[in-house]
Amino acid sequence: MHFWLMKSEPDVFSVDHLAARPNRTEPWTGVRNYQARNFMRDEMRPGDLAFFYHSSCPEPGIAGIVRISGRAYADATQFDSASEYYDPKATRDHPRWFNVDVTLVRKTRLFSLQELRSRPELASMLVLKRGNRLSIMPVSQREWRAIERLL
DNA sequence: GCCAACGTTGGC
DNA sequence: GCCAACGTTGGC
Repeated sequence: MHFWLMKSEPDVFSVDHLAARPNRTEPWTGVRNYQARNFMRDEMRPGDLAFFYHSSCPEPGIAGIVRISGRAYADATQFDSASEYYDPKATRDHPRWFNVDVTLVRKTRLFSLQELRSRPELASMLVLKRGNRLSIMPVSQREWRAIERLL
């Protein structure tokens, strides 16, 4: 069992969008960074939990908890020439990008980036690292529990 | 809108 | 394989 943090711009896809989906489940498509892809493809397992993090918005921070509901599979948007995530170098035989499905466990209060920074016990979090641009990153069990206690 | 950070691309 | 140029992320 591993813990994660997954970023999404709420203008594009928010925790409320996820709450409105059938079965509160959605494929996490559009990741186009190899390190983030590798986390999904190689390390995420059904049952893992992740914080749903709102980024590039007035109040960045954790807005919900999701469960990884299936193993990674080829991201369909890479094959769709009409999609902004289209990748002409990807083929059905050799897909380049993968996604998992995520299911909303619950919305949380907004646990802001500012508050994350203010907690000494959370100082180790990757999301707080200067220059970090990963959209998917691991969270330690210790960090996870510390945040859950404060939600 | 700015800009630091850093991943990707492509010429060589 | 190097590395400069370029593009993107994301907080502010």
